[in-house]
Amino acid sequence: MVGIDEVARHAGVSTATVSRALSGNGPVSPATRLKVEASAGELGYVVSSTASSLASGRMKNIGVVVPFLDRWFFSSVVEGAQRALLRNGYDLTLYSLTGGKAERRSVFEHFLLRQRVDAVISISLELTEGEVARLHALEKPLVGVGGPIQGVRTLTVDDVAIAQHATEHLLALGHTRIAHLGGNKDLDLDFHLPTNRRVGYERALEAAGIAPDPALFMAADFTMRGGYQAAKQLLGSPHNRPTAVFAASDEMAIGTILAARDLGLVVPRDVSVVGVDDYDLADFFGLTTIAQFPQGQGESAVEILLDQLRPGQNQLTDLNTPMPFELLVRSSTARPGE
Amino acid sequence: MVGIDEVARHAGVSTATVSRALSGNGPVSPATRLKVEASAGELGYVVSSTASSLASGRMKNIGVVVPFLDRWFFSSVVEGAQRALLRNGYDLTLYSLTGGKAERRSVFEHFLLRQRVDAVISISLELTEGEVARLHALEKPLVGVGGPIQGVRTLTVDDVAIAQHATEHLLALGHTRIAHLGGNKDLDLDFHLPTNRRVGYERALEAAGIAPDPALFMAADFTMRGGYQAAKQLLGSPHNRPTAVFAASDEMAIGTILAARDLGLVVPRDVSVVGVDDYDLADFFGLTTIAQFPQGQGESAVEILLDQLRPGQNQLTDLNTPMPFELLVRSSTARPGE
DNA sequence: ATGAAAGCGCTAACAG
DNA sequence: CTGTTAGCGCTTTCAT
Repeated sequence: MVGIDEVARHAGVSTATVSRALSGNGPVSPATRLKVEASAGELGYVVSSTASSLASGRMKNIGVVVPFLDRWFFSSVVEGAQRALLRNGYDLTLYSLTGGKAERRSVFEHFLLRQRVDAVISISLELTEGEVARLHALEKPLVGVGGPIQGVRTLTVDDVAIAQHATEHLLALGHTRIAHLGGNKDLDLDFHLPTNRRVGYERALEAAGIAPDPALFMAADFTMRGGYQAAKQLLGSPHNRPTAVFAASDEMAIGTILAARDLGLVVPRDVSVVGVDDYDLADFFGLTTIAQFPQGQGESAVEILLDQLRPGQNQLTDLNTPMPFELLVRSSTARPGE
Repeated sequence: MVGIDEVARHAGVSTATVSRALSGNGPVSPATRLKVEASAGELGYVVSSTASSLASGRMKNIGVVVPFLDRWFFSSVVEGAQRALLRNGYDLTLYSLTGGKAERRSVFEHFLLRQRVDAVISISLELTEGEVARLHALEKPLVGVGGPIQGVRTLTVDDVAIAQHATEHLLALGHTRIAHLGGNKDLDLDFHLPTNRRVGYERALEAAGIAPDPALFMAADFTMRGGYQAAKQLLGSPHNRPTAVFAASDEMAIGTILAARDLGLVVPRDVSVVGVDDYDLADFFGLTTIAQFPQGQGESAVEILLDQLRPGQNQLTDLNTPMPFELLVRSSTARPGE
């Protein structure tokens, strides 16, 4: 392994100059910079990140914590974050908390504390006060994606608005019997996401002068199977059947489409379906949905973090940054009876 | 940040002893070990990984390189690896190569070389000789998952055997007109995986005395949509229609099931379908498949790597470790006409 | 089993 | 703009 002094000797300068030239911190004349870069290239020198970190206190490394990795949404956010970090010369250290309580504790009480990361991105995790306090004690920036956290900078989509938007789309098509497939309370990963989406749904109905009908609400678990089963019940009896369904996730929405088919119903003629996410398979199933952009969320989280890491600029803007969403009309929605 | 000397003072020992007690390297009497652990706990001491790494040369960190993250298979392998690493006190630094050539170069020529990782796991990547050489030059262990790499320890499933198994299942049910949905040559990420699976399929047919019929092979792109479109053609004309389809991925298999439905065919009465992977949604669609265990593959890769990192034991066993697979019979296969 | 002390390879004052 | 030098916080000989 060739070290900094070897480069210094080769370029005929001091190690300090090599450090400055290569890192861009501190003044170096263009000429020497070139000389140093040439020497470094020639010798194949790559800075030892451990030595550099120990001396400077900067790790060039961000910790990313997710509840699961094998779900499209999370892995997409991580992928976006990874790309943005790479561009900026940062590494991404991943912590997936699938293992439960013990694993989570070990991550927060040990792994994140060993001075390995400059900052932490927490995705769809409702951090406890203790966890936030620990991270704050390290003076490490922290940004949350996916929901508000007490005293933490976050990026979130407005779930109420999303649900309202989706429901309004159905209302605008002329639907009045609109069902909602939401979640049960124990999906606590997700900051009352089910509740927020239900609120948005009800708000849209009320604004249109329609009283939400409890019989048109069903709770499921956000999966395709859950959506399928719930939709079977919802659409099963011909009498009082809704003409449209707003599902709080694309997976449930696709489950609904499949259930409708199995019941001999034609989508969208007999029933319109809207989802949320623009999941992987939404396009294939022709699903109208509200797209979120998880990769973009990952990238934005990184931008904000890196901004915070740059010295000097502690612009105390709003704690929360709203993320964009967009209605994508495909073939699963139409005017009732069309 | 409380440091090692503070702990040493509190426990009334030297920093060397604290280091030994907490790391488990070197002899420490049980009594002092307990004392040190108590002090460390009380003071909330966590070792600084950078200082520790610089002094010891060990990073306690593994680099994992994947071509994509937002696909079920890859994120599952990563998740498995992550869990195994966490158990062993290791961090996982993720490099997802979605960005193309430039990104890949920057990862292999810069990121992986800065002494940040003790070893590298490469998932479903056919590494170039140059990339392997670079990694070897660092004297870092390297293990590949998903395909053979020249001179590198790898974990792979036997794709020929998998395909043969799947086809034999259909043969055993009495099918003789068995189609195969494979891949085109440009899925080069995956070590000739399409070819291998096709070979296994043909081998099984030939062993049963059936000549593979080129008209019963279709290439697609391993996605649900691709499978759907290919299956539409394959199953479209009633004359000479196959009674069974072996798809080289679960996503194509599910596409096939959906295509069959849309053609008015009943699965498995009119056509049996087998896939490969035991993907997320396979169970929901009742798909018979050959399960691979991606999380297990990730964990195994870690075990092997960690073993290699432990000094002394350079057991030069086989370069390749075969990974298990298993036929999962669900409701998408049956005797022809049943 | 324990302590003293010499680095690990780089960065950041400080001086010039 | 550049060089000198003192650490960064641990680990690890080498003594004891």
